[in-house]
Amino acid sequence: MSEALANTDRTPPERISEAEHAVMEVLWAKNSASAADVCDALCEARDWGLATVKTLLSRLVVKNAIASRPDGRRFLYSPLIARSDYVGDESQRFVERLFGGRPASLFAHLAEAERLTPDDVAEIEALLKELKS
Amino acid sequence: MSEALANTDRTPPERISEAEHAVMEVLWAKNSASAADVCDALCEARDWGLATVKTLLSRLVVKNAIASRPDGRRFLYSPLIARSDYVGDESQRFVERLFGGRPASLFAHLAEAERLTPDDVAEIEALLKELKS
DNA sequence: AAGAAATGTTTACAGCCGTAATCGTCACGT
DNA sequence: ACGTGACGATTACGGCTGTAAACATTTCTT
Repeated sequence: MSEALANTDRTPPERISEAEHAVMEVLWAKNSASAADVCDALCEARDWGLATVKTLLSRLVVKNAIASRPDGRRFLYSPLIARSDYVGDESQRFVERLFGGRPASLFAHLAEAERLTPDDVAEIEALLKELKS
Repeated sequence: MSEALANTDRTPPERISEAEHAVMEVLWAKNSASAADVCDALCEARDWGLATVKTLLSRLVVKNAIASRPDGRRFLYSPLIARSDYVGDESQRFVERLFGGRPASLFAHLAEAERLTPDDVAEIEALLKELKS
């Protein structure tokens, strides 16, 4: 699902900042939302004004990360890039930068720093088992 | 090892940028280096001039991430923060931001995106086994 | 001794980021 | 019909980043 028709005009996807990412999460969750909706979801927690949300939304539009379509007097915004793509790219960069591109090193670090709960360990074990099937 | 005497003056450690991080990696590797040394290690690959390295070094000094001590006519720079601390903090932030703080989710993603080589899998398995002993 | 080379320090400057305020417009209530 | 409010668009502005150039000083070289 969700291939064809996407990605015309493809300028290399510009980087999404931290604050912008918070907005993206809301859009990914709701699939489509107005500025006010996004503000409802974030303004309290991040201590933002509606104006800030609007700025971030327009920047995301310029960056071609979301689309805006008119709905009556306001606009509805929806993601143009899939969350899994975004997360994948970021993970890639992250592992690249800090662990020489070796996921195992990341794992080693987490283990050593005791950031893995027994639940995490169990879950990862399960994933590994599944991978080998 | 390496407690006491460190961390006087503790202003909350300012954030290190991407370019600065590259410099840190060199210092972590060499433990102590001059601007020219750092440039030797990076300027070609990143297409930087020596001036750029100097700027980054002074910013790192200001940020209290490295110390500079005179050595004849030049200065030698050395890390004030441990790589493992840095990596730990960054990992924390990253997993927090993109995976709701659940490392297992990160693995799930890497696995699903087929970013885990068989070697990675083997290595992680070995680490897991060790963890459980 | 004088010019060249090496070094740290200061200044620069455009672009991105966080965080808005202001402006122009259009719909809605009264 | 008019004021009020909701909305998007435009403008703002200081801080951080990437990427240096210019400057001052000291030391080698010839």
